[in-house]
Amino acid sequence: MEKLMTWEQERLINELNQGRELTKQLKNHLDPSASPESREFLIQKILSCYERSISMLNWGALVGELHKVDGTSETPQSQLAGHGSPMTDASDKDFKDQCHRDVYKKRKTLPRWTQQVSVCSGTGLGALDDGYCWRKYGQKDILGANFPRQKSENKKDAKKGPFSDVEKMLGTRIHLSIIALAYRQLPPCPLAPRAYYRCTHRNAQGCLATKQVQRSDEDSSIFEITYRGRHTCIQTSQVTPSLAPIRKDCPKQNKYQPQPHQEEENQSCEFETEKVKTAELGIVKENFPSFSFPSAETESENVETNIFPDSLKEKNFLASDSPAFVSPETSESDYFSMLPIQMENFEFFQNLRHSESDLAEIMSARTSVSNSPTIAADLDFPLGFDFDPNFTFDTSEFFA
DNA sequence: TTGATTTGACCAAA
DNA sequence: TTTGGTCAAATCAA
Repeated sequence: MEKLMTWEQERLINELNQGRELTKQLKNHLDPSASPESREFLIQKILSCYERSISMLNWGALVGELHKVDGTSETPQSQLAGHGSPMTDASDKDFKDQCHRDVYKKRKTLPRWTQQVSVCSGTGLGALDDGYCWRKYGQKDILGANFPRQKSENKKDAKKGPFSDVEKMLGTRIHLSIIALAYRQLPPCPLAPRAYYRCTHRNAQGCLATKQVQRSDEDSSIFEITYRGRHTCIQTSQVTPSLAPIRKDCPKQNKYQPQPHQEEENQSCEFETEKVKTAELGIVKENFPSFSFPSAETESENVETNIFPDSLKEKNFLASDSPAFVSPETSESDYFSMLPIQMENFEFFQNLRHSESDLAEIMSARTSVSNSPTIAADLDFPLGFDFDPNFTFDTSEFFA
């Protein structure tokens, strides 16, 4: 307990010191010759420092309240985690109830901001990843949403999902671009639960950051990510996405981290809604690198050759207006935007019939190393189509 | 075996 | 009473 509090205090002091240093830098940049961009950047950094500090203090205040309730010196984190308390079952239950109430109240005061991400835009699914380790703790159908969640026949089926069978049929994992493309081409299907995530380090470090991911009512291809609370935890490697390796301590973490500045921008929008409709076609090339599925077959190699078969080109399947398809020479991640599937024409998608968990399955398969709610890794988002068992995929030439 | 996800149930706020 | 948010047992997966 003592150690944890000290650790938190050290972090708080560090944040405040950093804020002081940044303020000094800002002072130097008040010179008219300094660029406004640098001033803006410093201001953002300073604000972030103080916001993180406040967030830490919020947690500290919660800790204090828990101590009042409990009257022990037990580590609040472990108490919240539900173990380590020497109390009796009855008092333990009371304590947990109190904790629940306190946490609930405290979280309501946490900063909150929303980001919208278009899945069919060039940002790819990586745009939904913020580089933190998240753990899904719940999912809820939201009343009034355009896309209520469909109940599966049973739990087993819901977990397994038809895409598991599809994948078996294919003998490989299906490309995510199919999904992105289908989103653009088909009307929304009734399916869009809200998924709840909390920081993986909540118990260990008391990080109260949470986020919700929900499909937008206005545009089925847009996902609204609502963040609540700032991360007070230490993520082991906050590095540039394009350079970041897969984090060993976070096995399902995306292999990249967000650009620090980018993250600061997102997190500085407290108590307000940030509408970030991600870029459309023209920015595909620029943004796709953020979309990565660090699966074994994709990490190790750089795909330098055009993996599109001529047959697809000839059939004009690689429509220029489809963000899912970009020139393979653009970047490594373009590999993921390729569609390793032969099909006669675009009507393929019209024939697709599937259930709600298809996307989740395929996505989770593709994002097996990602712990962030990249659309479907965790959400049973709908596509509005099912797979026609009659169509055939020929992926051998791509995944030989 | 361990960690993550799913999902029914519970709680608090509206 | 309804609804959103969270918990936790059951289950899955590596």
